[in-house]
Amino acid sequence: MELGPTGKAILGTLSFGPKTGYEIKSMVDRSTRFFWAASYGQIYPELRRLADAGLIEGTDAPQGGRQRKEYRLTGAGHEALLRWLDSPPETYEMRHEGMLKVFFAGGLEPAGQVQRLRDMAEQHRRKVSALREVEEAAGKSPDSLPYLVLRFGIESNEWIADWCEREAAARWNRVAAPRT
Amino acid sequence: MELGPTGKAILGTLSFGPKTGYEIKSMVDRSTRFFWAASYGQIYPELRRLADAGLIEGTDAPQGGRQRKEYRLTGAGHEALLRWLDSPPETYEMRHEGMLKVFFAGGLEPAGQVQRLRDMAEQHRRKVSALREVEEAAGKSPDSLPYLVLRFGIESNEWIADWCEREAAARWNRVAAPRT
DNA sequence: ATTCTCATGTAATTGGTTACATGATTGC
DNA sequence: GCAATCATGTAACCAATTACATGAGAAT
Repeated sequence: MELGPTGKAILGTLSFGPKTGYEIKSMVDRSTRFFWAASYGQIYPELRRLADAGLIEGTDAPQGGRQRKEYRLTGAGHEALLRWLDSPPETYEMRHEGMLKVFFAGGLEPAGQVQRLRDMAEQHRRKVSALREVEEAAGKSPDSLPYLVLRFGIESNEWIADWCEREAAARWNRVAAPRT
Repeated sequence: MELGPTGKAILGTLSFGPKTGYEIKSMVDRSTRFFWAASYGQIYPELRRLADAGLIEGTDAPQGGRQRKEYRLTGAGHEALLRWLDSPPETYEMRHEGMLKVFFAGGLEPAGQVQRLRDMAEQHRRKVSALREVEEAAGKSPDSLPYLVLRFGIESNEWIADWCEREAAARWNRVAAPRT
């Protein structure tokens, strides 16, 4: 069976233990979201498909009168996860509107061009803050891979923000300042 | 009129001069593709929509018996582009399967975990090579924004590759080597 | 002759978000 | 009593890729 994008995230998340669709969503939001998102509209239908394919198993586990279905990996699901993990990656895509604006910003005045770079810097700084909050809430665990990935998020966004600020300053000096 | 993702790329590309759908595609592939892609299946229908909305204008410009339609910005299109350019960015998304694998790689042996990091490094090194080829073909033009963005692609992918190699080495020393 | 590049377009499918509908439990 | 959180799910819509169908001109 071919694993779709959201299926990969679900199997991976369930490898940390049984979860409901709701819990999967909130775990994804707190961890992989900045490079691999998933919405309810993808998660619930995909849970059903994975269950039909025998990779996960759902059991009713209501709390009080509250409907609740917990899913866990089956043997086949665990194998599928390992097969996927143990192969080189394929997908790497980006949609970065800030960069696109910089690319086409030649029609703006120098101040506007520089502003687009600063916007980008700010956007990435905000991302750093958000990830740092996750870090504080979850605590630092130097050997864990999820923590490694979190650090990647923090450090890469920091690098990008620094880069944008550096280039904004350089551009301001070269292009705008000499005219004024 | 709300500008869709591909519409933004089209208007921007046309701001460098009139182009056919085919030319737009190949320009995007050589420039914004690494952070903003577009396929024929998006471009041609979008060209029609933009023309219907009066933002671009298409004129038949066949070469010999070869069908060919050249589009250029209208006044309204130019304004729409500036309006979009002159506002802070929204979209910033990633789909990074390599990172996702690292995140869930705890079930692999240490050698496998490290290998996933090295895979990522290699993937980003390849991206650097591809972008460097673009750089050589196009030449360096220090003041141009498209060139600035290209440098961003090269330098950021280099940073990521370095990061992955550094972390792969660190992890190998801490986790794997002590055991052997 | 054959392949490559230029050129336009559509159809099928996949992937994804957003908004909606519904309802129970918990904490203030 | 009310808001927040837990919980499941669907429908409408939007975005995008892939593959296909077609054909001319240029280069080898």
